[in-house]
Amino acid sequence: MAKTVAATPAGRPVAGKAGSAVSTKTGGAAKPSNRTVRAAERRAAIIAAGLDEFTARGFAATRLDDVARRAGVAKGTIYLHFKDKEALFQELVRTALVPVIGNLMAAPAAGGSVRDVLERFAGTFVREVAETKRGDIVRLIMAEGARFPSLADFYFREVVSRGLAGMRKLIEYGIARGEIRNARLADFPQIVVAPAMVAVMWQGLFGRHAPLDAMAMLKVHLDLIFGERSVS
Amino acid sequence: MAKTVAATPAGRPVAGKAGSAVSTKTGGAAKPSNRTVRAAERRAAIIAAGLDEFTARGFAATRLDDVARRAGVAKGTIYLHFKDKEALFQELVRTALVPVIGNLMAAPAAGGSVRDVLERFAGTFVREVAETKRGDIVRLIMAEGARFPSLADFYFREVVSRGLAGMRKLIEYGIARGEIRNARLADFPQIVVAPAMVAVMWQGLFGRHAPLDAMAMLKVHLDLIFGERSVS
Amino acid sequence: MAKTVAATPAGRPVAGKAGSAVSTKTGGAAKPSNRTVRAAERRAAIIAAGLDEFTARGFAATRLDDVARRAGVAKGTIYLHFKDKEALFQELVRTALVPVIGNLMAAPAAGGSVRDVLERFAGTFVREVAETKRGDIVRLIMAEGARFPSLADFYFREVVSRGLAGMRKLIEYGIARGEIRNARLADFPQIVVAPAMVAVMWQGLFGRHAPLDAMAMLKVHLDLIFGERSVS
Amino acid sequence: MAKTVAATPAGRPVAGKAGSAVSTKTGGAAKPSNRTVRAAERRAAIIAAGLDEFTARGFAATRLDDVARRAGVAKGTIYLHFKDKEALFQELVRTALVPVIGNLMAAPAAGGSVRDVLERFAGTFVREVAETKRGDIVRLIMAEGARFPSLADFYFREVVSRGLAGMRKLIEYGIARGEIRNARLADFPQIVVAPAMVAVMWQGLFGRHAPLDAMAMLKVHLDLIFGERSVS
DNA sequence: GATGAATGAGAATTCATTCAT
DNA sequence: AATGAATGAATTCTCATTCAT
Repeated sequence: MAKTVAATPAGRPVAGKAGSAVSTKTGGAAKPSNRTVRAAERRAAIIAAGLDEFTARGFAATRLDDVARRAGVAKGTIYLHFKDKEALFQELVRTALVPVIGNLMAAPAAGGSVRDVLERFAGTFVREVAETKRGDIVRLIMAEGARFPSLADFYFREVVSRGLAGMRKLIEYGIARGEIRNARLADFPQIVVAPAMVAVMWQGLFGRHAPLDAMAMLKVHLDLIFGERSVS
Repeated sequence: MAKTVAATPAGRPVAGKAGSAVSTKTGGAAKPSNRTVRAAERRAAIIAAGLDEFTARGFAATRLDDVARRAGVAKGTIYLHFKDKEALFQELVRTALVPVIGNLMAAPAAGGSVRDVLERFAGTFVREVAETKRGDIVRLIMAEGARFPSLADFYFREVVSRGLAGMRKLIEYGIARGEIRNARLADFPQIVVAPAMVAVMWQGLFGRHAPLDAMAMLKVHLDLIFGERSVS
Repeated sequence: MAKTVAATPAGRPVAGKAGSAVSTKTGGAAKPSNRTVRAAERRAAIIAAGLDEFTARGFAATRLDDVARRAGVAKGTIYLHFKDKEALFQELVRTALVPVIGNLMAAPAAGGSVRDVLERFAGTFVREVAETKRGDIVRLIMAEGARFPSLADFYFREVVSRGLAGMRKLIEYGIARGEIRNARLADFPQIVVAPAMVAVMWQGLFGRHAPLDAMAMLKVHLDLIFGERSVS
Repeated sequence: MAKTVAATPAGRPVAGKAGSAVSTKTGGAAKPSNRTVRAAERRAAIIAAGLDEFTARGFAATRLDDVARRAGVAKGTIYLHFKDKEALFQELVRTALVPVIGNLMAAPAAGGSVRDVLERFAGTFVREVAETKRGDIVRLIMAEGARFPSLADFYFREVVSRGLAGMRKLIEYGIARGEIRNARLADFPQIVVAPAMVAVMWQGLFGRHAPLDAMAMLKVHLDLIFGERSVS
């Protein structure tokens, strides 16, 4: 699974507290006070730290003490930003989901054949989700969703149902274009996504011992749907 | 204060399900003593109760107090049978996995076309796993596997790798018979299983609000693999 | 920390509960198992310790840690007997009130003139309440009653209204006998009790610096009600 | 006692700062600067808010956060005026006590018979103390006095001993005039005050469920002391 | 073997107090 | 002077584990 350490994924402030342009009373345009900025940074640091901890240990086993330490803030500070552990957890997952949603919506934009779209989509997914920390979020939802119905609902509403709806449209278009033969596939867009989901779970559970070439798998799966490509 | 009850309401059967008289160490042909039988029953009751609790709440959030109450034994009794909470959890999952493995191995036994085998397999899976408590076990492993590497390993070794190996053979046989066109499918037997896995997760997370006709989905998926059936 | 010590304040009978003849599996006569007895003792110790702490610091400022230490039990043990701090507090006060009620009911039993009855009552009150720990309970209720309506209600129901009803009867009897001239006194039995209450509060607040001869005061008050005695 | 007033002394915007140029320390007969006035207002607001909160919840359970909110100032501002929570509490009670003392001293001033003086006094007490927020202060001292010896001392010195001294003089005067027969009453002026104290406690504890006609009670009590009036 | 009372380390949460802005 | 975000000590409550009966 890797954990990826604590690290600062691309300029994340984490325990920042330090530098960030100090400018005390710059006149001019809208200026969130330094304090406001700091507070926002702290909040972000808490969320980032929480994400690491929650994905690593699950909700119940995560200690806010550890989250605070990792975020570089005092325990009490967490409660300045979040009502309690559960509120932190839920806001965290929702926040973390936004980029996933963004990605999902962006990918199909480009034109070309449906197969091309899906292949590009698979590539993006493998690169940006399955092999990164974002995959942890998906796994986290899988793991805790049953215990947090409101979270599962949110995930369903914002990610799953939208994603499947988009996928269905794509499938219908593929059927109309004659790319996809089996018309019933439109009833179960889950089928198209299933191997991707399995890839995510696989990386989390068995990746260490039995790495999986997710991209290759997804291509074979697309061959199943569209028929084999003449040139691989 | 009173505390509720605790007491053992007359041999509560609980989730009985386990093989009752297992006789732990009786040598020879001697029938198990009363004591031994009792002990085995208790152990089984604890395992059954634990399964319910762990699948409902996850490892960390499960209280041994609740497990004991549900099993109709005293809290201390659990420690007579299991070293600690984690040992209970791991043995539990392993025990619960055995019938799943059994089922998996049994299904393909029967002959016929590969498609028939897989269809029968899908039916069994939906009926016996996805829609029953056994699905909870799979979800439990998905949820806690990352926190219990040895469990994930066990699951991989006993279920996943064996299952996939069997599936691969089946695929190869299907390819040899000409039922399956795409030869590369044998490299990724996960693809065949993926929709079934997704179905299990779906039931656990969204089943309540958005039920999924798992069997129908699996059939469409088989159509993808084998080509559509003339008669639906 | 002040206050007395820990130890079992002189064979206090405390929270019965024990006796109740449960007999676990003993044939013959009822004999609470050692364990049951121990548990009851512990419960009693917690109540006694809690009483000391709560009267010394008030509800909010009392630490359960201190109660546990004083009772000679572990923190967790308190929660074996009481749901939470508030439950302990309320049960405690109720338990502590029982002997007060007992005393109140017992005193008037003896015959003689109403004045004699009241004088005896005053003596008992001063000796057994005002100058002992029982006075602390009354003060505790005065102090916390506003924050614990259910407690004030209980106190009103069990002590105040009963006590005043008894007092009223006594007054009416005194009026009938011609001992008491002012018939309206029966409308406000509180008047008879007021100096006793003041004495209790006085001891708690100013007793250290300005001791009050409560008995002498109560006698003067009785003179007011009954007319001065020829012989003091 | 819920939120009630909230005080918010109009000038909520706070930010003061504005009148920057206003000389800070103009010598001579200069009227208090804006700043000084503001500060005094703030201090008063904090005291008023604190009084509400402390009487409603007691010392330990009162949160300075709530006091600040109710006073319309920031939490830190409290520390500009008071060393800490306890200092606020003590100054608060002392401040609140002043009018009570004033009243007490003023009432007996008017002439007439001692009975008239006391009756007028009773009226004032019931109207101005027992039935108003001032009664809360008395109750607060009863409740917290044991935990704040210096407060109890202050209360004793400033209110109780003075009040009782005045009462004693009045009693002696009544004895000299022949209005009061029992000469020993002068030894225990507490007796005269006792029902008034009981009335205050009663309102706080049982007033809601069992209202007490305090004035009527006090009159009956005066009848006890002075003999019944021919005309009621 | 069974029991369940007792333990105490551990975790969440609160809130008086401080201090940079 | 005023603010309010940040702190962290203190407190309540939980629960895995032990052990005398």
